[in-house]
Amino acid sequence: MIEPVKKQRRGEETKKKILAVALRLFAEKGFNKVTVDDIVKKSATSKGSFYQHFRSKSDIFLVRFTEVDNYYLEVYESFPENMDPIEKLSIFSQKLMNFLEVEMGKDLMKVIYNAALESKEHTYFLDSNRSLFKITRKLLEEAIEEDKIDSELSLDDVSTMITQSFMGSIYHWGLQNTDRSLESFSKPFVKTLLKGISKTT
Amino acid sequence: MIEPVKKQRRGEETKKKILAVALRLFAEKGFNKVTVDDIVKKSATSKGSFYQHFRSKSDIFLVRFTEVDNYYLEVYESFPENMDPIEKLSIFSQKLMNFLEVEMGKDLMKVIYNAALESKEHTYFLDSNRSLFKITRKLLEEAIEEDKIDSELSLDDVSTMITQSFMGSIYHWGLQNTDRSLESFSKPFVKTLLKGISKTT
DNA sequence: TATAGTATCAGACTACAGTCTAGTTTTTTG
DNA sequence: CAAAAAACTAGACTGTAGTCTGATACTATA
Repeated sequence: MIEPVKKQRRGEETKKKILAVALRLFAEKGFNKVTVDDIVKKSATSKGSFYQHFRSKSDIFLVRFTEVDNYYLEVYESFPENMDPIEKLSIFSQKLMNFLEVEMGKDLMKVIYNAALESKEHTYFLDSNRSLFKITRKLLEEAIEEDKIDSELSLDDVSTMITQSFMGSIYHWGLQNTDRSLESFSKPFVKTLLKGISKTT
Repeated sequence: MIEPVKKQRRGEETKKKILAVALRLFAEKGFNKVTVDDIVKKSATSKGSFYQHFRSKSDIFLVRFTEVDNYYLEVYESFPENMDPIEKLSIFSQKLMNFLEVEMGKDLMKVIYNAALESKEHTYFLDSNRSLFKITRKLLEEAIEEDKIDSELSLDDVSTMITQSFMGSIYHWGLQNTDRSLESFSKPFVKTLLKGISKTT
């Protein structure tokens, strides 16, 4: 055989086809208005293929959520060395929330928050939370090193609080039927929390 | 007719019967393991009756959640006049979280959080949140009156933050597969938030 | 190239929430 | 009290996510 690269499996093509059609349909009609049957019909595949490549209907939607991880890191690495870690945290949160709102959208976020609560196992959400967790911990470690954090609080405590404040803002925003932005929910919240965390001088 | 009271409608009996059986089954096997068919079979009623009296499967489960409202008020009214409103808030949160964990349980809370995110309309959750909202606002108004709150923050801001911190703690706890208590999630969080909210003297 | 093993695929089938319709019982009204 | 209206009930039916089974295509190996 001349071609050295293993011939791509049929499956990869099918998977891509399903994904493309599904994402288009979700964008057009919204997650709940699209059925798996629609997807396999429009992509000329079958249920068998669908569930060969994806664990569930929401799983396929969650694929988009993998982009978040990259974004986390990107933001993290963009900070100048000497920036105040508390400020880094604050900016990090705002960029994050903005990204989730603008790039992901409320519909996706709601599906993700639902799926995470329902599934016993792995979801991209929990994975990426782990990555988010790592970054906030790093930033917090810096802050502790510079003695900026109330010494009554452990790293775990603080890091958990940050996570919770993100979840709280997002969940609350997801409940809302208005156009009020996610950032407007999270900004004062995170700011106040960071103030509470900081060493009182 | 001698009896002055209107004869109770058949329906009331059926409703009670369904409710009793359903709650028992939920307690025995957990919400997701019980089907509506199970419930109507065990209660010797029918789908028609079930949906005549309840809007959905989760709706029936949510009935239990109405107790929360009473508890909110009870706690609120139990505070002595002259207590520091910030302390009231702190105690209120802890009692609330404890109640949700012990009396409602994680399973119910997860269903509620899911249902709220999915439904476009009314749920007991949103209703009772409104009531929770009122109480936290009252407590915050007291605090503002006594000039205990950072004057940069509006009543709305602060009240929203409190709500979000509850939601964040509960959601995060719901995600957890460990036995870690809800109170252990919310306590440091609320404490820190209240510190951030308070006027720095 | 024949054979065995594995990945992929089609679509019938299952499980279950929720809807619909037709019939029954109870209440109201004239 | 009879007729009409309303409340209630049974269970067949629908919609849809997800499972299962048995083909089919591809790959590796001899």
